[in-house]
Amino acid sequence: MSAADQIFAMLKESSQSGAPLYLQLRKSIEEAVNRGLIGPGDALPSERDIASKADISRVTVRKAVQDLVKGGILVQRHGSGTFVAPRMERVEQSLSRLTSFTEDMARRGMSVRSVWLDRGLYAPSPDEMMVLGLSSTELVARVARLRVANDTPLAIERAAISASVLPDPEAIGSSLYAALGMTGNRPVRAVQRISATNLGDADARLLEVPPGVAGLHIERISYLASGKVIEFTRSVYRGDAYDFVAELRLTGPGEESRP
Amino acid sequence: MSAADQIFAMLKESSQSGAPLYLQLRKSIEEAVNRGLIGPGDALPSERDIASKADISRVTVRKAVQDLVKGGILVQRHGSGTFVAPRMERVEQSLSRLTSFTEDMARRGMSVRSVWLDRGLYAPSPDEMMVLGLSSTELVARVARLRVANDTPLAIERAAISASVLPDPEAIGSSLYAALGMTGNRPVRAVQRISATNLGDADARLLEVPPGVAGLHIERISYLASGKVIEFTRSVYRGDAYDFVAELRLTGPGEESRP
DNA sequence: CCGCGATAATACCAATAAAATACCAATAGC
DNA sequence: GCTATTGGTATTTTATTGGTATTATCGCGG
Repeated sequence: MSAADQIFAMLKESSQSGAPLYLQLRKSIEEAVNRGLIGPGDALPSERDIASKADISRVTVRKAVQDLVKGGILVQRHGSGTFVAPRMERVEQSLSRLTSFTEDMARRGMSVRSVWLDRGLYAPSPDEMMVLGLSSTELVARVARLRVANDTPLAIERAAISASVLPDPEAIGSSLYAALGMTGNRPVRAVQRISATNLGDADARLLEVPPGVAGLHIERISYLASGKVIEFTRSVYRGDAYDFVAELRLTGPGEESRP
Repeated sequence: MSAADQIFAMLKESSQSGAPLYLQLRKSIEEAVNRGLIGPGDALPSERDIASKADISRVTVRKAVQDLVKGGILVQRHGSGTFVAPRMERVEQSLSRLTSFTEDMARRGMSVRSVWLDRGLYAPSPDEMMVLGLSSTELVARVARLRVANDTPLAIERAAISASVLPDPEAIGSSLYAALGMTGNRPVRAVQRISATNLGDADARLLEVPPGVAGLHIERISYLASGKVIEFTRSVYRGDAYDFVAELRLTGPGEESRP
């Protein structure tokens, strides 16, 4: 059943309510978008299609669609069609600029230092093999450090890099990215996932909070220009002490060539 | 049976679907590559061959092929032919398409719906007065809803809007932003803060998890083009069920170290 | 009663995309 | 080099899409 059909089904269901036709239709479309039956970038059936299938005049359809265009949830292109507008959530991803830890701390006038927890070569875990594309005979370099601001521990950062790229973890200075860049392996893109977890005993002790307290769990995968995965980092932040700030911006209709 | 013939077979099968010819053809070629019928480095039949065998114009064939070239799946060499791109180039393509939460849910066939928890006018809290710039004699419209995916509660969303902008919260359809936009108060920018908290009793009960479990706490302030604050939303997501995904672009050499 | 707005229908205009035709330019093979 | 074959491009036609002006109808209040 196509998304378009679902709209019509919804329309018929909500029918005979006495309300103006264009309001019924507007609500049906609105819900279809809201439930994700038709996602951002997807095309609506043409005004004429909707009109004939719903057996109402095209101008009435148009009135409903126009309202939603004014409301910003639909976008129309003359000669082309009507499309679902990009959502806030969608724009978040592409345009968000997460302020970095050090930037943020510096702005607050806090001193930042790191304490090494671990630097060495290990046999890779299944996770690491998957993400970094390693075989079980290769080694992985693990780098773990505790981030401390104003003598308060704020985060634990654990990075995994293929040993072929970083054969000597001990040689890293203060910046992992500088070390990678010097061997010509500078990441140009990264994908981050943020979730929340209750801190385990070990991590809680390091961050000097009681076990079970909420923490931000962040996984980041960095890519080279070639598309190869270069680094895999898992960090845990104290939820009470750190805020991630993101600025979002809404833009015009995006280019979606592929359904 | 040659690889080329398989494409044509696939094309005929998928025919009469009403979709534009070049889309049908593009899909057929894409599938042939994905199934490995034609591997990296292999040559496609010439545009003219495809055109005559499929009995469509060469320009239409070209349109389909061009799209795949832009997508990095095919490579063309003038005077030589069209070839399937080496795999490395294609990895990035698939990875650069991040799926948002709602998109993800929709793709997995999950239904996303909302349950209203509250819609009404109230005397503003100190927080709300500060952020929205209200005086103590003005009212604030509060809109709260529970977001549910596949009968699993995922988030609680509480929005506060000045009553002068949204005098009748009951009249909101399924989308708050559409309601705001239709009155000419469409937000164009937003700032978000993400942190982690342990869920309180009330929120935990709504989200159907034990109290004290970690949750993502997101505060968002939306601005009009004029710079005026239009909306203030506080949301709590189940930490175990929601991932906030962000793509970062790392630019310029010698960037500062990141969190 | 009349006027006015909201609702809805009809008919026509304008922009765009889809597809076809004809011709140009680079490459491979001899 | 020449030539057949390949991709590259410009131009045009047609169908489909949204955009708009005009008119008819209903309901309600002056």
